[in-house]
Parts: sequence; C-alpha cells; structure tokens
Amino acid sequence: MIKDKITQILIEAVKKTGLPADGINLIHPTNSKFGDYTTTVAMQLGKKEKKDPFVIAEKIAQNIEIQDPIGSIKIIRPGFINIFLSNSILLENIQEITDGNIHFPEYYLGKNKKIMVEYSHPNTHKLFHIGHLRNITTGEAIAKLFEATGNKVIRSNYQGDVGLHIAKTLWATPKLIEEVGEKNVEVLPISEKISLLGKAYVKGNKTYEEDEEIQKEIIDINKQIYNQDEKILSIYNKTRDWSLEYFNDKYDRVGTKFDKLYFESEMTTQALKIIDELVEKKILKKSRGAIVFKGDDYGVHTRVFLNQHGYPTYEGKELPLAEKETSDFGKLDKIIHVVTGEQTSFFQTTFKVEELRDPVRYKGIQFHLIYGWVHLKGGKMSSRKGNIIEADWLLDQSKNQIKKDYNSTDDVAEKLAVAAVKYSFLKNSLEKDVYFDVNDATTLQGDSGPYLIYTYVRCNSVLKKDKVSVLTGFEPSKMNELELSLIRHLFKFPEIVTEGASKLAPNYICTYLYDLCQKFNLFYQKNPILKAEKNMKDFRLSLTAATARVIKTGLDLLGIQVVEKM
RNA sequence: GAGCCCAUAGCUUAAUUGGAUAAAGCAAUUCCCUUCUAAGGAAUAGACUGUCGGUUCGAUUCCGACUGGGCUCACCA
Repeated sequence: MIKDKITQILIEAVKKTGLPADGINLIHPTNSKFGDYTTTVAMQLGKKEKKDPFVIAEKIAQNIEIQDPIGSIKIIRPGFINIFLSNSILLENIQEITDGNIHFPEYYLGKNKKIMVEYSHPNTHKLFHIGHLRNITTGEAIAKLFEATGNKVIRSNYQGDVGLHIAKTLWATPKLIEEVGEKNVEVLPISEKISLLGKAYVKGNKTYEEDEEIQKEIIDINKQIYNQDEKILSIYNKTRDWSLEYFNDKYDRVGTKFDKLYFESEMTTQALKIIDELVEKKILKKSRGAIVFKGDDYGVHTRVFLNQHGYPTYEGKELPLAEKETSDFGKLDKIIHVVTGEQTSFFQTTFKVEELRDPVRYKGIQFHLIYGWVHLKGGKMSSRKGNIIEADWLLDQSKNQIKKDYNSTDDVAEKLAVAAVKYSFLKNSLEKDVYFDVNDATTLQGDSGPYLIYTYVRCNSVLKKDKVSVLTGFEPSKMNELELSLIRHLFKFPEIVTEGASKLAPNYICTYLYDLCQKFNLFYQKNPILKAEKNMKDFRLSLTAATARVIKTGLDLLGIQVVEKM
C-alpha cells in the first residue's frame, strides 16, 4: 500500500532529523487542497521538544526525496506537512481499478479473524417493522465491511419465539381461523396469514386486559408454550412456521442470508442449568423469590435471570445463547450484537455475568452495537397498522414513488426502492435516529441511493458505446483539475472502506460514494469523453470505468445492488 | 434519584476520533440543454457547532457543570 510506503518514508525522514519517529499519523486532509495525505507529526514533536513546529516540518521535508509515489510536499504553518501524490502513481491506480484490482487494507478484530454479527432478531407472530429494516441494513453492511477487510463473518439471528405476546396471539388465532375456514386459511398468501396473526394479537391483547378469566387462560397458554406442551404445539408450530416463511421473504427482499438462526425456545433447558451453576458459584443470588445478579458492585443494573415462577427471563436465556455462539463456529474474536440503545443496561449486565462465569471465554468478546430509531419525517404514521410501521410498507411507498418519477420497470423499481431505503438509513451515523422521508430517499436531486445508482448507470451508458483500452502513451501532466480531483478521490477508496470497517461506520462509505458521484458528474458535465482525441478518450474512459467499478463495489459493501439501466 | 445516548445553516445530515476557511443535500434566488442519460451541473445566500467554564500551539471532537429531548434502572421480550 502506498500509505504504508509514505509512512515509512516519513519515519526515515524524521529519524534523520534526530527526533523520535514513533506515532507518525498520516491522514487524508478534509480539504483536498491540503494534499492527498497530511501529517501533524511536526506539531506533536514541536510540543514535546519545545521547538518551532514549522522549523521541524521543514527539516523533515528536506529529508524526503521527491520521487514516486510523492509528487510534491508543502509545509504550512503552524507545521502541517502536506503530501501530494505524483500524477503517474494516480494514473497507475486508475488502471488497477479498471482492471478490477481493488485491495482493501486488512483490518481484524482479533487474531482468529473471525467475527459473528448477530442482527435482525424479529419476534415470531409479529410484524417485521421499520426498526428491523434498519437493524438488518446495518448488520448486513457491517458484515460485508468485515468480510471485505479479510475477516470470516458469521451472520446470526436470534429470534424470539416465546413470550406473552405469542400466548395472546394464539389464544385468539383458532377463533379467527374458524371464521375464515381452516381450508381457506391454508391457501392464503403468507402476508395474509401474518395479518391474521396481527388481528389475533389485537384481539388477544384486548381481551387479556378486559377479562380476568381469559387472562388466566392466556397465562396458561404461555406456560404451555414455555413447556412445549402437546396441547399447544400444533397451532404454535403452524403459526411459527408462517412467521419464519414471512421473515424469509423479508430477508430475500433485502438480500440477506443468515448462517445460523437461534431461537429463544431452544434456550430454556440450558438456561436453567447455567443459572444453577451460577447460583452455586455465588455469581447469581436468590432475592425476593427470584434469582438475580446484583450489579451494584460492578456498576451495572441488578437484573432478574430466573423469575418467581421458575422460568428463565430474557437475561437468563442470554447465557446459553452466548455459550452456543462461542462454540458453534470455533473460536470467535467478537460477537457484534446489533441492537438498539434501550437494551444497553440489559447487555451490560449479561456481559458482566458471562465474564464472571468464564473470563477467558467471554472477556472482550461481546460487543453491543447501538443504532437509533426510525421515524417518519413529519410524524406521519402508517394509517393501516396503528403505530407499527411495516418494513414492506416503507419499501412499497418508495417503490411506488420511483415508478411514478422514473417510469421504471417493476424489477428496477424494486431494486431502487431497496437501495433508496437502505442508503437513507446508512448515510447517517449509527447512533442517531433516522427521520425517513420518501421524497428525500428516492430523489435524484440530492444525497440518495438512486442518485448514486443513476451515476453508475450514466457511466455504463458511456462505456457501452466504446471500449476501455489499456492506457499507453498518455501523458499524466495533461490531466485537468476536474480529472485530478476525481482521480485523487478514487485513490482513497480502499482506505475509506477499511476505516469504515474499523470504526463500524458504514456512513463513511456513503459519504465517500456520494462525493465520488458529485465529482464524476461534474467531470462528465465539463469534459467530453467519447469525442476527445484518442489518448484523452482512453484516459477518460478508464476514469469512467474506474468510477463505475468503485460505485458498484462500494454499494455492494453496503448491501445495495445496482441496476444496469434506469 | 441513578445511569446511558443525542443536540451543528430554516429542515435533514457530514466533519477521516484533537487539526487548517465547520462540509453537503433539501427549501430560496439565479444561470447552463442542436450534448456521452439535463433523471444532470454551476453560482449566490444561509452556522460565534444548546449554555457556561476548563485542558492546549489548536476543541464540533476531550473534561466539569447546566438546559432541553430520548431510553433504561427486579421478575416483558
């Protein structure tokens, strides 16, 4: 990598001045007029050595030879050393990208180079809503970023398939099935089966609140579910299968495949064993009829692991889950739980308990990746479903908008809709809430998924008309300002990807790609490609091909597919 | 009462984790189509980065105290 090369050159240069050469930082300055790379090492040394950083910077610069990959160096007060790459190196880089050689600098979360990303986690018998959509979009992007930087990634999904909400649903389900007719229900499309479950939940929930007798019945059903009782199993399994089929549709729609599905219902037996073990080890304690972890001494909240009735809580079930996750795929370096911030205290406590149980196995492994809520801009709610907004609803809204605006085929509109929604989530930093607006997400006048794809399509339509040939005899000094600006930006791509991975920040890739598209579109606007003279045409075609490739590769890392034609 | 997260242009967000003149999009005003997708591009205007202190060559970023909003703190998942 060129970055490593330049770092090495800098280290040598600093050593020659007789100053300590450790901790040299090399970054891309925010403003490209300050170079391709910049280092603040002179200012840091100036502070330590109590000397004028500008003088130190000058001395360092004197020790650097101006030859490839370095084109020029500029020193700016108070002591920035700005490094510009040579045009010929930049040109070489373009050739490599068009040839398909994009190498991302490696970044590992640990020595086994193996991480699990646990995301999605829907509850069966419930709808897949816009929160899940952001979750899965985020998880998928994180997974892809780590794969691109050299890690083996395991995609896992922990799904809730027990709990009172299911008992409420199942209490009312047989009644609703009867109304429709059992045979009629079987042939319903999956979406309608799920909406039947939705209605059952509303009915069950209402009756639970209003009727004490029924409340007891539902609590009993809940116990049956926990114990996987024969009495409930047939309706439970049938409806659970509906849910899983429905979730699979959603995963297909957004392009995610899991390596492993975990279910809450599988955790109970082992949870009881582990809780016993931890009581014996005095990590968990009896308190008010339940078994809890006293968090005060560890700066975490006290939480219940086994309730009064002898059932493991969600906390209790997290223990066997962690056990399975850390053994099913060999030794992992990290488990990234993609979950909203409201569960911070839950994870702090369960992570602490796991760590106390087996420090070697769990310490430093567990990580809670927090992301924010999704709201509709203007606070509008889906009229059909009360306050839950379905993922499909949001995707369909976007799809309809795209069809209307661009007259797209159904297939293209579908891909663009998924792109629009995913991109609108990913472009923001993770911890912030997203305010979704269909127009903002689907417009081509602005920072949107469709805009990026449009730029890709535009590149393609040029490339279709003429072939990219190997650049020979093109004089690097002939590049104009817009071309240089584009080429410099293209150069940064691999580093941005690695940075995005290491900082768990897919939005870095979004910002980068958007800037790239802006730069390309400006270049495109001002420079004829196909009508340029031979050498220039070849060069501009390579630039176009490189841009297209980077957009496609970058979007792929975000879990977004391009279309070839709009 | 305690803890965690958030606060940047009218709106929606960036800012490479302590760097340079805080960067974009939308909305507003104006300009560029006999053209490779104008489905685009350019220009102007818009911010003492919630408040008050501190740390230092340098703070949107770190520390402390506030203000406002969200979430969580014992048997839901």
